Amino acid sequence: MTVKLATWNVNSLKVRLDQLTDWLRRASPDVICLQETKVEDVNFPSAALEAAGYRAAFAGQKTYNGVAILAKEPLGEVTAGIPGFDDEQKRVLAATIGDMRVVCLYAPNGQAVGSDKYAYKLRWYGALRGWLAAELARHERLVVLGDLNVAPEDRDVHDPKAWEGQVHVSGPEREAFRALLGIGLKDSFRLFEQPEKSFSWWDYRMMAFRRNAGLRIDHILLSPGLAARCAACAIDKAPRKLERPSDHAPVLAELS
DNA sequence: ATGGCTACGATCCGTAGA
Repeated sequence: MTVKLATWNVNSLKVRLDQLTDWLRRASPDVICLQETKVEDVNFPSAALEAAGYRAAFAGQKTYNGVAILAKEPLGEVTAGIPGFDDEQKRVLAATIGDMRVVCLYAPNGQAVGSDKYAYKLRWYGALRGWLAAELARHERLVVLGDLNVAPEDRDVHDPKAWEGQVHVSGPEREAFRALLGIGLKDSFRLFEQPEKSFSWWDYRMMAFRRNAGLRIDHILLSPGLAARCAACAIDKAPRKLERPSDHAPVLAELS
């Protein structure tokens, strides 16, 4: 019995709802984490997603941020935010689905190295690491999915020289990402041979997608027990080719 | 060339994303 896990920054759930339900029908993930839903909870499209076969937990706000977890099975123990880390921004949502603990993340962008938003990004990562270490101790089967807004290595960057030291690839950001691996999480994408120049985000401008000028910043991290069961991980570029796409592509992992 | 797209909520531009 296989379990399919996915993450997709949809950049407005309202705009992408039809693309999402089409993709759910085609890819049929058991669990999918969404970021940048940009919708208040009162306006969350529960009925349309239920018609597509998915239950949902969500934590949203107007205009910015917003996360949701969709699953074919019931979601329990839903919690929003990082305990002890005061934050108005809706970036973190967790739920128990079957025997798995699922954490959906939308990491801060960071804007520019040295900015207030960059400092907030690193503070957020510090709190995240402490919380996830505790979650790992509590849950043998833990999966962390989301837009982490860090390209962990140079091979995750289309032009490492041009991006050197920039936000998303700077040393402190990469250390923050590596710290998540340091507590025992595995980057499912790197458990397998992958095509060269695999990315999950491409700028809307400058024909970046056509030039494959992208970054790999959307990730699926697995606890050791789940990593041992991981049979595949891939980025699905198909939705990025549609009219009016999200700038991110979905990432999909399969557990045996 | 410091722009270039896109979404949003405000108006007919500013903010933010990455």
